[in-house]
Amino acid sequence: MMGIQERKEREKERRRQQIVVAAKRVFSEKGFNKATMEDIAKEAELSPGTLYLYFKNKEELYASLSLRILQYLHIRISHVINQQELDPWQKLDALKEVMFDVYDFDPLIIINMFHLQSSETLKNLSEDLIEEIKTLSRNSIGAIAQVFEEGIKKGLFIDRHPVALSDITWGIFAGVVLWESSKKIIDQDKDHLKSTLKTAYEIFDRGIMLKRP
Amino acid sequence: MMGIQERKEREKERRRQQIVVAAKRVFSEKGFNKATMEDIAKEAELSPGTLYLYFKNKEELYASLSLRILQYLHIRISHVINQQELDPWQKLDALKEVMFDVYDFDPLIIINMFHLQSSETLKNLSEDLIEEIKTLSRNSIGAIAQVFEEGIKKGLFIDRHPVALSDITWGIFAGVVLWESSKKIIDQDKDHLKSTLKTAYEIFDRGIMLKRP
Amino acid sequence: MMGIQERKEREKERRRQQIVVAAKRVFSEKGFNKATMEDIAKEAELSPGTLYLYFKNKEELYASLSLRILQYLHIRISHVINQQELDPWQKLDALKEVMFDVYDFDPLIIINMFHLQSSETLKNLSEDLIEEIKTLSRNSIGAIAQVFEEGIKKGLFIDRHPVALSDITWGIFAGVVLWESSKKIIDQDKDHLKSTLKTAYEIFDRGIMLKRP
Amino acid sequence: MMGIQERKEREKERRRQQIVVAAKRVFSEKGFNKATMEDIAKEAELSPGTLYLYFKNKEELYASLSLRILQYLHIRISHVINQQELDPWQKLDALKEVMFDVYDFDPLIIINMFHLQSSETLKNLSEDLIEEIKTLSRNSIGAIAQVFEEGIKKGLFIDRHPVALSDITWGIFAGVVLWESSKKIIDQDKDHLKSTLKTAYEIFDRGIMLKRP
DNA sequence: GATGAATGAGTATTCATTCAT
DNA sequence: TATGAATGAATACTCATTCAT
Repeated sequence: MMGIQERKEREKERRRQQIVVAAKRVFSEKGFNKATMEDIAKEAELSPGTLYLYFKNKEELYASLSLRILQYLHIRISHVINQQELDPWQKLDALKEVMFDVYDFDPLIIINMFHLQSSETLKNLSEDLIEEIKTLSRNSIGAIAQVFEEGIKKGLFIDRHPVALSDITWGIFAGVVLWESSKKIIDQDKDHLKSTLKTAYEIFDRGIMLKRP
Repeated sequence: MMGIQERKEREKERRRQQIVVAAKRVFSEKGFNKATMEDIAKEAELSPGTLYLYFKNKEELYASLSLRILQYLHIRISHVINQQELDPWQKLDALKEVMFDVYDFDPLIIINMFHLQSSETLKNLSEDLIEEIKTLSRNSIGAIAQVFEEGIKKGLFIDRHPVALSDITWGIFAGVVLWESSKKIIDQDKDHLKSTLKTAYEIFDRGIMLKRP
Repeated sequence: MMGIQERKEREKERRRQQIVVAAKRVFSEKGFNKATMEDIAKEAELSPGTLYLYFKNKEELYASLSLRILQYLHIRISHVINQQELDPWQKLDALKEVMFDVYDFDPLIIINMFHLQSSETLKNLSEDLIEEIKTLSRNSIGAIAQVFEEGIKKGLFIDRHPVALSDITWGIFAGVVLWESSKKIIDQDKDHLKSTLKTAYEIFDRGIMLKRP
Repeated sequence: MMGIQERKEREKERRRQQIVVAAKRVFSEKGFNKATMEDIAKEAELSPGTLYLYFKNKEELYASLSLRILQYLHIRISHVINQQELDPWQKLDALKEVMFDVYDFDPLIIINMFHLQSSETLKNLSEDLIEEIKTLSRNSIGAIAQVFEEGIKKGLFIDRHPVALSDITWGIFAGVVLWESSKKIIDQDKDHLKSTLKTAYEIFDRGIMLKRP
């Protein structure tokens, strides 16, 4: 049975999600600066004041979008890591699949991560939020690194620093995603993100397979 | 001898550069939104009104930074392409060198390119400027593609679509740069951008060297 | 024995006092504008909504502080007036003592009285409250005037209008209190309010003692 | 002949005055909190933004009203002090006259001085402004004290501390003014400020005339 | 061309007040 | 009665842009 306390807690969380969903829609349509708190409130069918009951300010609302996707990413990555039956190559494939899924779940991920860079942004976030974002980032990149570590230990990958490989995995993803969407707007090309990324990762795989530099 | 017309033209161009240089400094320090036109005017030792004699608006001034770097990139890439004495592998190495140089010349390049994505931004630019940016982008990516085309034709690279390889080259660059600067803030790590990129490109090279998919 | 009605009444009054005490603390610390109803609710360990069960609005809550002090002042002054055994000079001394006590009881008294002046404030008060404040003010000043009337009748004071003397008594008090607190901030001097006021009243006494204008 | 620099300076000063005059009107009608910057801008027939070219913020605009009146007060008091031909009693009379004039010039004087007390207010003022207000206050009260000093030295006034007497002079003024205007609103009485003050000062004079306490 | 004073539209945020529970 | 989440009107302040000089 659900206590009254618990029901309230749930209601509150639902409201938060309602705001986050609306914020995501508005931010992704208009970008951080053109999006107004009123836009978001309207989209969430709430009043502007209510947003401030759940988020300290606009920056923190925006940052919480990153937090949400990072949490999802972390869960998914952890799941892959913990599948004992997979060998490093299979895990690598699974990780790439995760990145596609995460991208499908929220194509803004790269943009959000990028927005977080701004030191002006960081100034307006609460210590707790910054800490959580840092931790999630570190853990995710650490988890990817584990896969490479295992691959190197088992003699399947050449002996490069696992963290560097982890960074490159992410970097290729981020770069290609950004580059593709950039071209989408400038050239009005059709989306061939997935095939480009697939090619990129194939090449990457072949490169790390070789034992000697 | 220089006509009076020409001298005026030159004077005008000098003034434009003066503004662009100031803008770059201010934008790179404060970011697009926190930077004010007055900040830039002060940095350029001009009055705010004067900026509008040279640039339609703030967005266009910002976009012109991208234009400038794209022009530089294009010149450098063309130079590599036209060196008949280099084989595709050497050209590929030269291209990577170019990208480092461009990054050194203006580390904001990725951020600028990224800012251009925003459709809100594009709305505020003049047709001409958009067209020029598109053309430069297309030509640069096309030039890089030429190298891959040549490499494939000569049987040195595996037979993938040259444009795809070109995109990947750029994507790796953009992605790693962004990821590195992102981590710089989140983890306070020291900059190991260059070595990470070097590793990424080594792996990429090895991958495209192989004939078999 | 206490009826259920009466007990309720008492409970209600206790709650009112609880709010008034909290309000006094918060208003005196932050001033009328910076103090929020939520601050006061927290201080009173009640919810914001509850405040509105006891007070029409923020202005009325604030005004009720004045009312409270005016009630106290009136009781104290009446007590002095009714002491038949005191002569006018003794009553005058007793009145000054009362004013010190009232100031000790609530140093904000002058500021509260002053805030009431604002016609914007008056607009937000209920008719009843305004009436009560007016009556108490009139009665207090009237009571003080009685002392002067008696003194004049008995030939102890020069024959000035008792109400004027009453006003001056109050005015000296208010003025010196305000001036002292004003200087406290501007000059960071230590508080010598009491001695200044004592001197002022000595001079005042000597002045009204003289028969000849 | 007037330089272009000087003309600009004058124009600027005129604009400041235009704003100050409008601000005084609006503040005195609505009080500090109900008055909006837009109200003031409208009254000054300027745009809201323009106010901020001349005053840092609302508080500073309000405080500058006090500054203006303090400057006027200081000039007037200094003038009295420097009239060598007047004896202390005449100077005292002249000082009281000055206070009436100052009150006529700007009846908000007491309220402004009072508003300055708030430490919240002080936080928002620039160092320079605070310093100037402090200096003017100190000098004015000091100048009044000189009169008493002279009176005491010449054996005309009883030997009390001149600063205390100075404070009382001001305190009586402030108190009676406040009390009168307070009554004006509450009792709708007709204005007898001047006669009350005259009586108060007569009594005061008689008190300080006596040699022995 | 250059200036810089003036503009005024635009917005994040606050907080007194309400009302469903 | 008491609650406290939700409201939404209200407003100080900013800054890109203009235009008279």
